[in-house]
Amino acid sequence: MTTPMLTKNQSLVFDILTKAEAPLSAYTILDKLRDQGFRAPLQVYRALDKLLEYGVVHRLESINSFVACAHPHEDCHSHGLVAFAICESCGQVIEFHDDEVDHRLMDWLKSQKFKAEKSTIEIRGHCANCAA
Amino acid sequence: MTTPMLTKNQSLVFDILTKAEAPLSAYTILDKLRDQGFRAPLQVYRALDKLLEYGVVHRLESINSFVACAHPHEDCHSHGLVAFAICESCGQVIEFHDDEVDHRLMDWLKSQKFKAEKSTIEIRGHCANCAA
DNA sequence: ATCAATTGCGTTATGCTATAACGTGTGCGA
DNA sequence: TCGCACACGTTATAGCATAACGCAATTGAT
Repeated sequence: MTTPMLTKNQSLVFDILTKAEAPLSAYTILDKLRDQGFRAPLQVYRALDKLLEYGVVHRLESINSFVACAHPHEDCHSHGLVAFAICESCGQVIEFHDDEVDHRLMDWLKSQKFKAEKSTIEIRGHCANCAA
Repeated sequence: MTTPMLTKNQSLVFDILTKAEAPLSAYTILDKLRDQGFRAPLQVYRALDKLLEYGVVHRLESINSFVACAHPHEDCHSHGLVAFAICESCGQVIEFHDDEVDHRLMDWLKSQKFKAEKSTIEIRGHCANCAA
């Protein structure tokens, strides 16, 4: 899928996320955009829905937060499963793709005749800088 | 870790989960236990915390729900990463362990000097029965 | 030109998920 | 018997997400 022109709200949300050094929750994004006229959570969630659909933003299920994709120029939907390492100290996120893991999981799903639609692979822990 | 004797509340919550055919949210569990005297979410969450700690229950981050471990007799903490396939139609969950995926992810984390603590691998889609 | 369908937007209200903070009771070892 | 750890109960609150309404702009077919 090619990413269409972003609307005003979508751009605002996307910019906040690309500038952030860590994942942001929807309500944090809302607070950061109050000066630009945002008043309600739905304004954020609607923009996020589209950005997720376009594959330029990821949702981190385990921390109810969102990050800009680390590979903004490609289509994230095309490189299969995405894994994230999330530092619980500094919040930094490392994004990661691996064909081997991909195939292995996909083969197993196939053996179960399970039709995969969305995937979540998230590892929480401490990054090199923050590890004790 | 060997699982200690469960308290009354922990047993009630665990029983509900083992009898359920699909993952349950904390509030659904609460509703099912009102007749046994449960009144507040914390009663459920506190029991769940312990059950998670003992490794007899898993939390499914992507759907904010909980399931009894499919391998009740072993210690789930000991067989490394756990993956789940979650059917979005019937709610059924298939639990899955794979050393290959394990090693691959762990090697990558090691290469990043990332200390993993908790992991989440969840695939949403449709099971063999529910697939169109 | 006009009508219908689609899409984005704004607002209010609500529902679902999770935890803080306080106090009670019980058992157990120093 | 004192102190500590732990489970428990309750009230209140915080944090995350969506339902339902209505308006405006765009597009595209008739």
